[in-house]
Amino acid sequence: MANLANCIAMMDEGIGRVGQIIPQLPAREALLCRLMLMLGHTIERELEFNLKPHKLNHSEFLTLMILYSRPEGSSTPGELCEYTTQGATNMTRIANTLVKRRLVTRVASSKDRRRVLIRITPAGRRFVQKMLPPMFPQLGAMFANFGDTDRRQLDRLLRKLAGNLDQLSERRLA
Amino acid sequence: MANLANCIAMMDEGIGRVGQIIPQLPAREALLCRLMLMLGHTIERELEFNLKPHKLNHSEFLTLMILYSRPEGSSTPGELCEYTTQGATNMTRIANTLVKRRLVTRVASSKDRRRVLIRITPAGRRFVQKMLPPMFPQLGAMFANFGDTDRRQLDRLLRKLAGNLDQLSERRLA
DNA sequence: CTATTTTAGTTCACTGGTGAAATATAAATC
DNA sequence: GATTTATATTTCACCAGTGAACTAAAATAG
Repeated sequence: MANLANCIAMMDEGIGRVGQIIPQLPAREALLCRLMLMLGHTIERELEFNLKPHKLNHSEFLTLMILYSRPEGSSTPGELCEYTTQGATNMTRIANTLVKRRLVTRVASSKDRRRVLIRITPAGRRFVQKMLPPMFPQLGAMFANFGDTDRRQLDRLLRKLAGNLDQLSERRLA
Repeated sequence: MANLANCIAMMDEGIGRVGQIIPQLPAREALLCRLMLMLGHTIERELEFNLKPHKLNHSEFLTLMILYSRPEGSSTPGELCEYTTQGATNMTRIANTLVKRRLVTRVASSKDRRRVLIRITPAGRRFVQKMLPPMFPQLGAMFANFGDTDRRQLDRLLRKLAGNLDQLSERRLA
């Protein structure tokens, strides 16, 4: 039940009907926007499902992966907040739980003692290397029937959309 | 700070480096997947920002919109759960708050007394009609530089991806 | 230099969302 | 017709994420 196909069909109809009542509605845009939200939501669920056996949630995983991907293997809470789009409050908790599991360490920076350095441990690296590969097949399946052109197109369109969203938020702050 | 462009640049590099350490990584797919997650997250934030003045959150808004889009203006908690991909628990709370604001009513079904009928009120309809139009310009701006072909392509690719995700979750249940 | 402002991080209180158990009704089976 | 099974919703206890206030250290201005 409740597969995406059904949800999308229902949404198509729903937006159609709303457009009848409120003709100024930009129906095509609303549809694309809702599709993005719906798929984002679903992918997040799928990911969290894969993370559950490892007792990680999405933001903890993302934080750990950023550290793993760094040549130095370290970062600060502030920087991690930016790249994970998390609040500082939450990053404190994420760091707490990762530290408790010995996947990262947290030490005060000696140069700027306001700052804290979060660094992935060797155990953290091993953990990532072990948990990552089993997720590859699913990742592949997500885009199984996407040809090279499809992939390039989707990549291009998503980056274009990202540009527009950046403009939107800049305009909002100005 | 922390605009999407920077996040994406950082992600491109990060996935590149992880791919060097773990060559089996399907880098292109991982990138598309993360792009979807990132954009979904950003769009959700943008939406919630627009909803805040009306004291609604995303799931309350979505629930109300589904009711609004129905010819009968009504549904049941179970059905709303399916289409909003929310748990039943949360739908109870959503209904509670919408009822408290007199935007919907909640009455026991006479046919099947386990069921509950949730129906949008005239005030709820007026509320939607008033709050919706101010969001149209932003919605337009999101896809401002998307030509007709771009829109069609994005629509097609997202629906294709949805099909794959449905297969994935079906396979998981089987 | 010292006083003020800015920056980095944490703590606290709250909102939003979830899984497991409870409740109530309907449908199926014996 | 009684009993089991399935379905719909709610309640409860907990996890995840946020805004506001707080603490400490740098940077800057007077």
